[in-house]
Amino acid sequence: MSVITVKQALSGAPSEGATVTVRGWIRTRRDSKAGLSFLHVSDGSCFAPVQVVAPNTLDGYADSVAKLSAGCAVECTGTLVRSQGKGQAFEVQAHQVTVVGWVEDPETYPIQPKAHSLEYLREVAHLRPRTNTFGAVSRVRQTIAHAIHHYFHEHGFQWVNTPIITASDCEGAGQLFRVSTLDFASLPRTPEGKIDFTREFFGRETFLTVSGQLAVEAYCLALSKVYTFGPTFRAENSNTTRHLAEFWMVEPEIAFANLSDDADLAEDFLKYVFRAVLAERADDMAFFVERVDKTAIERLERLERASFARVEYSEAVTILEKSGKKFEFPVKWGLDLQTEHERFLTEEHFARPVVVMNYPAAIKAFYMRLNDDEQTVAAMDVLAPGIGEIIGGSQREERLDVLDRRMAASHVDPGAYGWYRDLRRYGTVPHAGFGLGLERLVTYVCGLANIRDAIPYPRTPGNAAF
RNA sequence: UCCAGCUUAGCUCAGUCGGUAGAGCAGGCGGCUGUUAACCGCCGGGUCGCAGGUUCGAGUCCUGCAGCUGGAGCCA
Repeated sequence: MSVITVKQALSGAPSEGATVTVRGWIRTRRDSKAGLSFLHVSDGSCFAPVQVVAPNTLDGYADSVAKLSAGCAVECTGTLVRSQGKGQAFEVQAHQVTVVGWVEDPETYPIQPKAHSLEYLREVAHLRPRTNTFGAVSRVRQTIAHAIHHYFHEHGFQWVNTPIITASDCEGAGQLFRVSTLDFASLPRTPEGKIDFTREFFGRETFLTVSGQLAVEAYCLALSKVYTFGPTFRAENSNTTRHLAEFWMVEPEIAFANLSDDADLAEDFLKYVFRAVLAERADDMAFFVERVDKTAIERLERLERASFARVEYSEAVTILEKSGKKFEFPVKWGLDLQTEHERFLTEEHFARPVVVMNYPAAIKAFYMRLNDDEQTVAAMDVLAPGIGEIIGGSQREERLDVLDRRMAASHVDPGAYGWYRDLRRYGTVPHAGFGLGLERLVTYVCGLANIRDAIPYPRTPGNAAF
């Protein structure tokens, strides 16, 4: 007897006629008067469940198999045989079915063999991985995460684990979550009556990171090709289909590189991930096409082939001005592109992913490299049809004098960034990188409408249940 | 945070002009069948989000609140 996965069973492994054990959770049970019950058992190893055929002559059939309902945990031992029915190549002819865990009250089990709304399933986040949709999303997410690590490993990048807790109070844009061990009921005070943060655990104010970029730049200027991949936190009061308060971000950083190299990396990297999903998760992607988004597969195939459009910010503004489209928000050089503008560019004008490059300096962060025109910085956004900004990146300002000017203009305290300035004092080189939200990528690949369905337990304003 | 919409059975929804509640699925029982989110019959299942108001009478109209969803801003 060998314990095998549902995936193995469906492919006939280890061999036809072998005695095998499969373990998993019941999706459906159908009884036949021929003296059989058909159990669909799922274990997450692939999209499809395996069919276990249980004859009513099994020991204890009436008290076990005959009472199984959706969600029950079972261990089934039997012979792996070619299926007599349609719909699967192999099935398990059971000798023994052991109920490992019953469903207490089948009538109120939240996951039924039917279409549930995604909104409802968010309310039962602990049970939604048992559905087709969330099983598929989980496997695609795993494939994407693995492909990300694999891509970087293959290309000589080192994964750098930058800290989750940070002391810098303005790592970039974004509201921060405070990390504190102080007793809120009686806060320590300084003689001036202010909160005495020296009494904090770390002896200073600390927060959850909004980006590992600044920290990873230091490793970039030693190891040449690096990336971070970890949780990131933004305390923004954003209530949209594409924002989370806690999400996973990938941030590669490359030395001796400019913005064009950065865009090349972003495009090559995304295409690699798309290829991996198409190759490894055909079953799950076919389900998304059927139930979630008809174009899920063809979109990935198209993106994997097409070259991304590249356009200067200034040129993008001209395109928008000449488009004849009526936009709700004004289009003018110096203003940031709005969602509607980005959608027009990527969905209508170019009809493929677009990299918009070299934005006005005034609307971008202090660490982005000032171009020779002194008006723009070497920043880029990768826009994708249907989801908008999927990647944001830039070449970093490697010249100390220019960085200091930019920090002053942005009212950033240079004293808090001594170590960051050091990188420009000791062997500085041009370098660049970008940030990619993992959940945005998962949302996009699966064709989901809401980012809250791309992460197991979504954290959004007012919601940290589970 | 701003704007809009939604909230009826375990789930998905219907509910007309204001007259005291319906279907499908799920569950239970029975029938039928190597079945494929099976099919057929019967049965149980409701504080119509909460609090007020109008009315002889409110699921339905009005006000407030809450939750959810969508759009916007911010961004990955």
